[in-house]
Amino acid sequence: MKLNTKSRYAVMALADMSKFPLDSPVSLRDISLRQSISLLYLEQIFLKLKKNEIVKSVRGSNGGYVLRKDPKNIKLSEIFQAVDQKVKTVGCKKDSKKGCNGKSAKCITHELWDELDLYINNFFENKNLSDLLMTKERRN
Amino acid sequence: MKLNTKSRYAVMALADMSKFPLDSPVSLRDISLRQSISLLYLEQIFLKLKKNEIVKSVRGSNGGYVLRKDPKNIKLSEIFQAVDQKVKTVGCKKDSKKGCNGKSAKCITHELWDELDLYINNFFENKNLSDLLMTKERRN
DNA sequence: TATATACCCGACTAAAATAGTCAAGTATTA
DNA sequence: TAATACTTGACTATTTTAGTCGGGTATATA
Ligand code: FES
Ligand code: FES
Repeated sequence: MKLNTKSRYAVMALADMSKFPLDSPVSLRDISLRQSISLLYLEQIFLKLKKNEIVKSVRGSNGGYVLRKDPKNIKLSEIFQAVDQKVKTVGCKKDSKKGCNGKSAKCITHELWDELDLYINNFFENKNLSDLLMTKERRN
Repeated sequence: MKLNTKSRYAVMALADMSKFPLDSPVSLRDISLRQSISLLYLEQIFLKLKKNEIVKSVRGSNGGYVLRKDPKNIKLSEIFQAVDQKVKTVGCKKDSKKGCNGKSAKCITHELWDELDLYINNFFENKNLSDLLMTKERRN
């Protein structure tokens, strides 16, 4: 049950962006420095965030990325989906007739994992970027 | 966000056992056949379940494994712990002063993942083996 | 008591996933 | 025109996963 770094960094980077004026572009170089994330890796991540319309890019000098929505309207579930972090705790196909072990029927635990997936997705559905900032501010 | 097969099979196998009289030993061979799980792999898994006192073993002919408790008193969290499936979505140490990125402080998202871990653990704390059987029976 | 059954245990390995890096761009602004 | 910063696909080392293998030991029953 681990999160991959891609989704972790995606949330981290977007949370970082949220702390700055939302209309002026933030460069990946700055995020990289502030959050200690490889610039080259960030580029890869932001390409996906851009394709999924979470950010838009501003090229050229003084360019960077800009959030397309207010942080409180960006749910973590969107971010995860954008970077292909699926909450799918088992590999068996939803519609396939075959179960996880190659047998014909769904296995004895199938419903349990379905329920778990829903449960976890629910967490990400109910969290947005600004939630993140608030908990941080409360402490500082 | 995937579950490893070890924990998945562990739950599967124990659920299988729960369907039979709780005092007579169930052999891994039978579980292997019924649930289509490699026997050799099951042995590895049950060694851990035994060490963690979830099952006890009965050696020799007609031997097998026996649940040490009533299925409704075996929480999924115990099973997961036994097979080292930790719900620890990020790698940063709880007590360490260093954050996930090698910096000195906890990162901007640390609290979020802590909360997620608690949330998921809660699911496993509140599910036991007999819950699993019931949902299955309702359908058949 | 022989034999089959079934647990015991450490070591090993192929394959897949992860976490990046690299090279070679293009667009924009100062 | 120089510098900044996004764009894109391919490549790779490392780690993790999902098992297998070999050689045991204990017990029941024929
Ligand atoms: S059939 Fe879906 S988890 Fe086993
Ligand atoms: S410091 Fe713990 S997740 Fe980053």
